[in-house]
Amino acid sequence: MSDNKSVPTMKDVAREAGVALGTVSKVVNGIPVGEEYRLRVEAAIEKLNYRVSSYARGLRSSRTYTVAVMVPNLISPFFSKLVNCINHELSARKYRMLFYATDYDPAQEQELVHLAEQQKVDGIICLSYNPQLQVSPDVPLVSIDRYFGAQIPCVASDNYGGGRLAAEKLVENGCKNLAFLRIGSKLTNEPNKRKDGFIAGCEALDVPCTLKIIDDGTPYSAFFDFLEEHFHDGKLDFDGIFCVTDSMAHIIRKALIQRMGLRVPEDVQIIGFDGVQSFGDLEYTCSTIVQPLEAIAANCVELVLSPRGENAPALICLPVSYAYGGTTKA
Amino acid sequence: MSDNKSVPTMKDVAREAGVALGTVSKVVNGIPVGEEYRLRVEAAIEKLNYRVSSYARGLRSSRTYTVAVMVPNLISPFFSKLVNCINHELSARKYRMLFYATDYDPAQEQELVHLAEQQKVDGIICLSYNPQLQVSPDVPLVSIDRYFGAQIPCVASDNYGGGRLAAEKLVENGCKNLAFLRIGSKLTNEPNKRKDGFIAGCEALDVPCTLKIIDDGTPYSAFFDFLEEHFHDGKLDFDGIFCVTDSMAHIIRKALIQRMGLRVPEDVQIIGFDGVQSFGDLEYTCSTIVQPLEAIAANCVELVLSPRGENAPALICLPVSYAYGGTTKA
DNA sequence: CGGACTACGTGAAACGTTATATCATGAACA
DNA sequence: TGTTCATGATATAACGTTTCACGTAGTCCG
Repeated sequence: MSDNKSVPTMKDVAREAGVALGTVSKVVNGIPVGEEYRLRVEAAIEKLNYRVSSYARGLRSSRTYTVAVMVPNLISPFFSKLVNCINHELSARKYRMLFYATDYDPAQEQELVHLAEQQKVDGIICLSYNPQLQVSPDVPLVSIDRYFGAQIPCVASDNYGGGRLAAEKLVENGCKNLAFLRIGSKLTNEPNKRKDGFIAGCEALDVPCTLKIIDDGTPYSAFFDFLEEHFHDGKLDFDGIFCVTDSMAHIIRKALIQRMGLRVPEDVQIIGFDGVQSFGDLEYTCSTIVQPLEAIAANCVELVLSPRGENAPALICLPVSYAYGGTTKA
Repeated sequence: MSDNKSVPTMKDVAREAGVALGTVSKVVNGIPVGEEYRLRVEAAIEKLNYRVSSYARGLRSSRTYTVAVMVPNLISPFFSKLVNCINHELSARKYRMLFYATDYDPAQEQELVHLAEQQKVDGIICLSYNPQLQVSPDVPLVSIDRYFGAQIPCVASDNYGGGRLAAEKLVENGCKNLAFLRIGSKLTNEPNKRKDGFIAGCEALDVPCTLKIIDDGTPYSAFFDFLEEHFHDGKLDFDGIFCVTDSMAHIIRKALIQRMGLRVPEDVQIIGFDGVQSFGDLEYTCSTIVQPLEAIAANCVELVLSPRGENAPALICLPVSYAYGGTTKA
């Protein structure tokens, strides 16, 4: 084989197969073509080891087989596992993934969305912290965890149901006095509903519930102060705590043990949210409400690649589940 | 502004600025051009909100401002943080990142490398588990943790020094009898040197050292069996264990505590490798030898983007450090 | 048997860049 | 003042696809 060191083009394939350029294009794109022609072209492609140039294709047509994925970072295990799932789903469909980290910066995120739009990606999957994201109607965009309105599909876990489930599990395990701890942006996004669900669960079960919600940027000591206010004579007012995040659950657990000498789960039970596992998915770091990452990823990809304006639901809400992780009695 | 709903092209900018197409191209690419012209073009770009089409550019020229990054997955925190750092470094240089997960599959990895090569990325950064990776000389490739020979630059931590440091730290903390545990592929890659460094450290300090090395795919119970063989009358033969990975350190720690009732670090001290932190970098999961992820990322990007055939060293070895994480006495 | 229709492969145009050859302008020198 | 150069903008030809109007051959039916 005379490897002429240059990457073969469609023209080379056409010459090799003795057919016209357009015919090769059709074969490559799965457009029906005469059996005999198809075989000749396929043989030539094989022989020359031809691969379609995504740049030429992207320039000429509107299909680039590329999807942009934007999350704040890959440090948080929730984000990185989510991106891992999305990547899996995309590559199964022969799509490429252009990755962007936004670092929670709304401006940069907006910039990246505009960039991706003008770069003609086939779609954008975005976990956004920008409340008023400007998007072009030309490029399909799917949002995770933030609902922008009917024109932008949003995929999220059943945060409300998850909050409720947390309350139910704590009460099932014998808790009589619950607390909810949350730190986060003031933005209203889907995860906020965890609180509402938790409150609803507490009310339905007739269990008292105290909330402590602090803004992003506030130091964690605000939580420790809160807990110490409710700590008298070696006893905490609460016997069950729902933390908005596994990461927070871990911090709170540590504080309760180290600062107040409490035992977890004997004295206080804790439930987190996300379903983050450590060490290559070997174990849960705390009892938690698990988000269905594979399902979220699959829905995002499905939505972003299917033509817009369909009868697609604007908000897809996926079921969560409870997982024992040692910080509850069961 | 008459937003004609179509993305503006260089031609539009040229018309708007009253200059020729080539002039716009020069301005965009920073090629010197008359002051007056440059200002007119820049104004037009601003006004039309023009962005260069990476597809057209990629088709025409050899620069695509895109780098492919390949690691096995984004589940392991070591990989995801590494990719996070690489992404940071790339976006600081206005490069885009095409991400591929190889799932430890040599065939898929080879396929992806070929794909990336033919897709004309400007470079490939690859953490490979394929011992005989075929690479084209046309596309710069930088390997992490695996040395393929002088023609492919390799970036890695100082694994040998890290192994040695682990031995020193354990002995410093009073250990008299050490063990080394490793699970991994039979492939020879840089991380293998952790063992050699550890052995060298033990010899230099005149401390006995036992090795237990099992192949990838072997169940962890092989380690538990090994440890129990060395467990007599409630005492373990070793008072210091070096695990090849933080993840393994965590598993071993748990086994020692739960299966043998030993205390860590009072009875046995453990050191891992990688410097993996949990919960958004809040804490180390064990005492560990920390790999300099930012430096690794910076070197990879630097190498992959700088023209080949330079007097670039074939193997870059970056200094590691020790971090206390609770499984040693200090 | 012939006209019209169908089916399908062909070849050229176009996508938005970059690179190169060309051309106009003005400066410098004899 | 005429010739030569240097400077730098302009125009144009690729890059490798997809798309579409076109042409050719085969089919069907009256």
